[in-house]
Amino acid sequence: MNRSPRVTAAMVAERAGLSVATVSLVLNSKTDGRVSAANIARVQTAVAELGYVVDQGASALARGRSDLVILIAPDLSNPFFGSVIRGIKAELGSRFQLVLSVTESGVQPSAGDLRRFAGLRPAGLLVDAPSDAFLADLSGDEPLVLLDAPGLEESVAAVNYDMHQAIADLVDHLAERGHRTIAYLDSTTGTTTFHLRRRRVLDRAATHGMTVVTPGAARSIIDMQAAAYAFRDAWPLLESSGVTAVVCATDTHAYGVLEAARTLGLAVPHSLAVTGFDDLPYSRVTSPALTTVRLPGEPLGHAAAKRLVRMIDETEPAEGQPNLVATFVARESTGAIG
Amino acid sequence: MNRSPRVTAAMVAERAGLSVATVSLVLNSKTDGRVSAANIARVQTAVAELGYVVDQGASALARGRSDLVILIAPDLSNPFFGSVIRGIKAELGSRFQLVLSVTESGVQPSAGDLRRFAGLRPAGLLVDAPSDAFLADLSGDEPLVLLDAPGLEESVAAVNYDMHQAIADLVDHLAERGHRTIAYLDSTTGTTTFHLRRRRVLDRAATHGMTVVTPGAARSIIDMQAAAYAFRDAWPLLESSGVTAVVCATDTHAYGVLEAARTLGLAVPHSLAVTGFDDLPYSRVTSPALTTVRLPGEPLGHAAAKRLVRMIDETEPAEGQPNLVATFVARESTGAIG
DNA sequence: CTGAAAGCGCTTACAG
DNA sequence: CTGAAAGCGCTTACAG
Repeated sequence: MNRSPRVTAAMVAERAGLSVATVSLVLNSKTDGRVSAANIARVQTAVAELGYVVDQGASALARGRSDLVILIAPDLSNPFFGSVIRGIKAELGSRFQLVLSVTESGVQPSAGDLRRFAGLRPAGLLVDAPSDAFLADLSGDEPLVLLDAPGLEESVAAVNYDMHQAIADLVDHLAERGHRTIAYLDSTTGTTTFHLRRRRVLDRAATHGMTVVTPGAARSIIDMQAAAYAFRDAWPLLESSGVTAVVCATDTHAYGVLEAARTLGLAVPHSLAVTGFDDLPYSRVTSPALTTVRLPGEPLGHAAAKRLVRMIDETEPAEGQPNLVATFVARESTGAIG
Repeated sequence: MNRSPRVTAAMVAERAGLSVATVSLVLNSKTDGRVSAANIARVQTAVAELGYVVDQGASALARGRSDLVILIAPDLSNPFFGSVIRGIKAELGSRFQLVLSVTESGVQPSAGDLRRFAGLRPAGLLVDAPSDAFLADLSGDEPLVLLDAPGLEESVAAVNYDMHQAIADLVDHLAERGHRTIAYLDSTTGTTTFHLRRRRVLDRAATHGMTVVTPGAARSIIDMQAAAYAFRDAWPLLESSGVTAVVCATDTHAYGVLEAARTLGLAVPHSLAVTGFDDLPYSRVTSPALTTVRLPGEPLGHAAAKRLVRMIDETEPAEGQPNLVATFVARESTGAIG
């Protein structure tokens, strides 16, 4: 609007003919039996007229905590987070301000980033798919909820997916279609959720007597291009091992495989079946449409935020809620009808 | 780590046997000719030993500004922003902390969100593809740079794309392939960049004597599902008008059209050609691969952040840099060789 | 119901 | 080169 001096609570107070204490009370809705209706209105008018905005830094300083909730995720521009964030925001409402920490795809924030966030005195932290190392860095004492961090539920509050059945369905589906030797394209994020996905696929494949090839080269960050390169480089080995299907740690990895397969002249699904995890919207329009495990993002965000708010309010009950259920989705990339 | 009382600069000072003033100087690298080498080391040791983190709120309060740079975009989970953000971070370095404002896909932040951000006393604001209404709400006096906001360069610093040639190429490409009647699927974001895209397409089509059908129904937010519905609903009208190609405002819209076309039993590109804008990585693996206009994200982020930092430092030269060039990319969705 | 005042943890002239 | 002190703009007991 203008370069006029910043408007402060003192200016609002003066205009309303009241004290800054009263202004603060009104702005924080702590007026019950403490501020008269007439004065509440007076403050509100002055606030509107002056376009007053409370200084978050000063507020956090006085209060000891800001109203920031920080979401840390290794892959924020993954559209999966669109839904997660929607769930979080719906739950957080206007009481907290959601802010995202940004890192390269598939890279965990550095300890330096974390210090900085700690300096913001956040009301709470939401961390998606953390690695063990990352969690060790996370030394703050603010309320913390992990998303999709299986295996860490004992030490930290977490909201996870139950992927047991979905992964069994996925592997069974491949077995039924005659695949005897499959590859697993892993994510390099070092995240427990990826350890679990891989573990479960291997275990289920074993029950069918299938061979799972997992060469060191067959892994990448969560990025199409990187996954495409990783797959292309690993393909000679995979091919000579007799691999006829690739299970990928995420849909994004699978897209990379689809692209590489095209380059290599491999027909999907006839020469190679491909599957992912996530069920991003794009998976319905890839060539061919992608068989995957659907991880519902919005409920995850919802549940995590709800749990976090409870912790902030210290009304957290003893146990958390049950895991969210992942589901298997068969499409053309494994020869299913699209 | 522990629930011990927060460590403050005073504690660091005590441990180092120095004053808080000196501690502050060291932490802000303002030691030149002001702090002895020995004392710098002393402070650094104490900081490390105590795990001290400066309180951003207090710092911002004392300084009048935080070191937060806020990126506001209507569609953050669009993978396009992965690259934009990479460019921004590279340019911002460790001096500023990048933070993202989150909104629903295609929805501009509310005035309320903005007030809250203003309360954070950001060092600067980066706003992607704003609507006019949104800009009017943006009343703060902090340095501001717009990304992809054609037509607003006169009043506000902006970094834009030059899409002139790319759009001409796109329309010419359709004309060469015999399309005489095409549809335009717009975004409802109310953003100047979308006005421009549409305008340019219409103008170029006119030079070929092509008809462009733009029914009110043929628009949606930047979301596959929403675009699919919008297209499906508009199709009867488009079909009866003789439309053989759809130009979409974004790749995401185009994916929705691909999905709807599949549902409607329309073969792409034989019965319907489809194009987008962005050239997201997914566009290489859609069915069929998508003809589009490539908007390079990383350079955009780079240029915008660079400009913002100059403004913050008040070293901004009179003129901005030239626009970034968008390029046309022909693929199978318009019958080009993929 | 209301306000004066202390205190949150920094940064920055300022005096030495 | 160093430190004491003012001040940033809030919130919250506390006294009335």
